[in-house]
Amino acid sequence: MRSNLIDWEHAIVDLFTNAAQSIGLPKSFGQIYGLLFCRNEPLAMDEVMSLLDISKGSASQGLRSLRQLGAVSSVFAPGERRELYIAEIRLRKLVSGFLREQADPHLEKGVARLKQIKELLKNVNEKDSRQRGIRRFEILTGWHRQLSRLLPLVKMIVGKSDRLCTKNKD
Amino acid sequence: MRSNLIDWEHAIVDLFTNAAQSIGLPKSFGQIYGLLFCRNEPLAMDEVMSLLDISKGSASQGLRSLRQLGAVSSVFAPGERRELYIAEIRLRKLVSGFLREQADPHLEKGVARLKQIKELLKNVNEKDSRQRGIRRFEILTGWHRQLSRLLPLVKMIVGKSDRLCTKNKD
DNA sequence: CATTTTGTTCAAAAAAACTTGAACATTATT
DNA sequence: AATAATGTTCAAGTTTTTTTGAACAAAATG
Repeated sequence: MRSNLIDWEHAIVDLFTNAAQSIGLPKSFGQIYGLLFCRNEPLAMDEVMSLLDISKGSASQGLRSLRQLGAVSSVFAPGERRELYIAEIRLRKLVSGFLREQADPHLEKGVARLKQIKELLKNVNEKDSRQRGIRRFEILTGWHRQLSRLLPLVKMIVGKSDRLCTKNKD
Repeated sequence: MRSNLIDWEHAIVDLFTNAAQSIGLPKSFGQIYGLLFCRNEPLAMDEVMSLLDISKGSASQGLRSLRQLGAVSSVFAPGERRELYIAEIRLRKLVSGFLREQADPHLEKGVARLKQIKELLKNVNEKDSRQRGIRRFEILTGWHRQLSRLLPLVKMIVGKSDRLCTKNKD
């Protein structure tokens, strides 16, 4: 497999490829983010395609989703028609974007599911089953509350020392 | 699809099926945990199999992994040759087990990867590339430190009010 | 010790997720 | 307006992951 990247860049792209997969994102997302992370200059989509040897479709969808996640943003360049992309390197932004797009929706859906379970329990006449169901419902409700509180806290904690580590103005 | 479960149990199994998939675990793990979560009495493997209509292989591997994660434990019952399983319902245990098995190993691997990148950077002579690489290495190191601090904190935070929500002795 | 019960393993089948590339849309350039 | 440059979409192909079930091991029972 011929590579268009320097050794250390390749190692970093690899690192992000793995990281992406371990948090449930496609491999190509990690590659793209990793490449942009390595570079000082913004890259256009076709540069991403050829540097990583990935298809147009992957590059397009990857860049879009990464932008959606707040992991990548596009920048303007005078006299340049193509969109140019750079990686977001503030960990806080990455984490909060990820949580916003991946975790928050699940908590939302959780509310609906709990409501549905509550409804189903109304139609249960058998005493034992009913009591058991209500108990489970209470547990799930408690978990939901705890997790709802946890997420904002995580966002804050990661943010706290962010500027010390990345030396970026905000 | 005929079901062996009551409506509300089915809804809860569904909920865990989704939850499992959203954290990158197989669907069957969610089903199994969900079923045990619903029941007061411990269940044997063949009961899990027939109640959920899943194969022997899935049941066996699912129960093993769930035990590994600390999400399920086996209990003794007098005059019973089979192993019987129950669900762990303390959120703290679930979260910390998950982090221990899934997140911690990645942080470990991260150390190795960073070391490798550092090595690669030693062989870079071109000044610009070298400087750029070093900068990226520093950022990654910072992230790694922050994430390493975050995980134990999450475990603590979730644990704090656990007993209030589940009313379980510890 | 043969038999039954219980549980594991793993190769092959099935399902799910990801990637590709050609067709299409859109906007700039000549 | 025709052509070229840029980007999106999505059906089909590829890869990866999960599930299945039959063969195998281990331990209890008669």
